[in-house]
Amino acid sequence: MTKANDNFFERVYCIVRQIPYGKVTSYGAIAKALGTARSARMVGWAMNASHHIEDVPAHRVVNRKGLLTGKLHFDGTNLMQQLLENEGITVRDNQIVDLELHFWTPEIEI
DNA sequence: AAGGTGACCGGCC
DNA sequence: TGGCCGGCCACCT
Repeated sequence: MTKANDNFFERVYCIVRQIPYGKVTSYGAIAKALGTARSARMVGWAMNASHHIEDVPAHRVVNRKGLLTGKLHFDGTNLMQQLLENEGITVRDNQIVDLELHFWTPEIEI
């Protein structure tokens, strides 16, 4: 919150906010779109900070396996899954079914 | 300034 | 698919 620390984060938020309804993406895809394909971990870190952001649908961001890794970071237990299912995405055991079917590549829009 | 950490990814078995 | 290991980059203390 100092001043320019949002630079990288905002970049991630910008991508995530562009995720269309009923679509999901992976950390790696976002990192790649940012140009730092190997900093997928950073994307996750940015998402961690996204908790206090409003327009960041972090529930649409999963790892490349389609696993809802960050669901524990959400409100409690199944909130993330509920949100995804609410958007027409089939989720089973914290994992997205037909990931490629709902997958969305940010670099395409960017 | 240095070390530790992380909602990851890719490769290998 | 799942588990283990190494790498990678930015943030935090």
